[in-house]
Amino acid sequence: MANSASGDSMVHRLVRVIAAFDSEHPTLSGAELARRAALPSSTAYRMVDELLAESLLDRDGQRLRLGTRLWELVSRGSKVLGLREAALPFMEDVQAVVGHHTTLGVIDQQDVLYIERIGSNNSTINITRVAGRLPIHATSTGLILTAFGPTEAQETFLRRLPKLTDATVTDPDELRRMLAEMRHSGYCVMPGTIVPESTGVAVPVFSADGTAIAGLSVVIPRENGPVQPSITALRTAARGISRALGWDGTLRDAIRRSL
Amino acid sequence: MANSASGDSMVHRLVRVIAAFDSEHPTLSGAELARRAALPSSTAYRMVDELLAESLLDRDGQRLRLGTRLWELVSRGSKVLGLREAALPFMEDVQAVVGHHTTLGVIDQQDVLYIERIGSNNSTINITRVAGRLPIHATSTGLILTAFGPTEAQETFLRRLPKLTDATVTDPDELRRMLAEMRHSGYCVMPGTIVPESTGVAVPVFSADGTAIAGLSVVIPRENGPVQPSITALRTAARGISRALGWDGTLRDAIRRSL
DNA sequence: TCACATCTTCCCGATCATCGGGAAAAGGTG
DNA sequence: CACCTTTTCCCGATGATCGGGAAGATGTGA
Repeated sequence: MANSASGDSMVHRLVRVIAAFDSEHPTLSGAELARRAALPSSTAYRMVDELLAESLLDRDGQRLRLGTRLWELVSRGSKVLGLREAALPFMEDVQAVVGHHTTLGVIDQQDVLYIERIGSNNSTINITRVAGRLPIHATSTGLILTAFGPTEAQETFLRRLPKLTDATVTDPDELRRMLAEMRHSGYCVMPGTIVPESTGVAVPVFSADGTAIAGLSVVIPRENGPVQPSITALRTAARGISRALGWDGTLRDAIRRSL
Repeated sequence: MANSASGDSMVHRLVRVIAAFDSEHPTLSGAELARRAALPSSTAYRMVDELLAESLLDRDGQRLRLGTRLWELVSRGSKVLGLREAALPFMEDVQAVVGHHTTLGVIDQQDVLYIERIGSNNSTINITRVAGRLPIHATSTGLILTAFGPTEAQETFLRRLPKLTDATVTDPDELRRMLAEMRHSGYCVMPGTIVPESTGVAVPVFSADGTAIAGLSVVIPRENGPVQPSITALRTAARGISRALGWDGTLRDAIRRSL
């Protein structure tokens, strides 16, 4: 009986516990946690004890919160931290010049996961949040990373696309052409599929081994005139980040990789 | 036999696996992971499969790395992300005015854990790193947070101090006086115990409920003249961060809390 | 103050997922 | 081709984990 019904391994249970905490629920009581993680309360309380013992959870009176030590362990080992640190100064440059939201995102599964964002004050509406996700096809970051990504990922993307109802362009051939165009120009301009009034502009960032590891993007108001200045600022910054990551290739090299 | 010798729970094993990855070892092979986590290889490989299934680990050919999804889950639920986001713009202000390393740190266990740092270019030597730790007694951030922390934490700190060989001040009474002084003045100036040539200056940041949740600090060269400008910049920024976090109290309120 | 609801801790026997030795397959190297 | 390391797979034994349930703690409203 130990494992009531479905194939939930210990690890999966743990993920449910961790995922029970989010920005809307930064702290939980034991009972709340049990409910949100769909665990029998006695199991939940036992797990909480184990997690507290390892400092993966912190207890604050009766409330529980994700342990700072967990953040530390994960940050130390994840590539995200290094990427963020390399990118931040250059993102500030972009933000200063363009004056709108500047974001850094990576591909994870079938989404773009945003790992950094700056310039939240008076910019246009922007729904991206750090540690937030958006579908690949809905973002300029997702498209530019697809364009510069491995061929098989491109094909997978094109195959999945027709099923997506809200995609602006659904014709695979048309998209193939667009991706080729992005590889050639080195950027992606995408009039707001998410928020109609804003346009996303993205360029690729390359890691030391030449793979397109992240997308750097700005979100500007649609009626903001030419996008060229944004593109220039982004390309300059992206080159700087790539260099900081140890890349010394050319755009031509990168294109060759993704064909 | 299932659990060979010591009391290593599943959770503890998991921590070892996660901790096996760090900035020096961002990717590991299965065998490397088994060694670093001190696990029998067959156990390690089985765990890797489980973790891959939950995307807590990503596989890149034969190499393994901490999954981006893990970073996402942890970031979403941890208080660190919110703190960082609230603080970053103000930290940039400090960095712009003072022109040296600006760091944000919190207390975890018996250390200061740094959660953000900016200004790495031409500043003085600074050994702090994001997701890095330093002992409380060795940092201005640690001391100011102790001064504004709960009384019992202060006493624990004072009791533990005599054992520390490298502490500049070891007399508990002297330190008690220093902490009181910090509460009164609202800042901590600490001539480099870590790097002799640099001085740390730190002020507290308060969260919505009035607790000193983080320390904001700059590291400046010792012969840099008066520290007053740094203090002023830090206090201004710290108030801004605290306000962004929802705090509307006064320093006097904060002092009352820690007595 | 008491009754009632909810949260938290603790106990315990049954069960089954986990453990790890070991063998064999797959790679890599000289 | 021989040798070594890495990776995958199998399998029986075992004890850690499971969760129901009871009892204690806490809170709430009348």
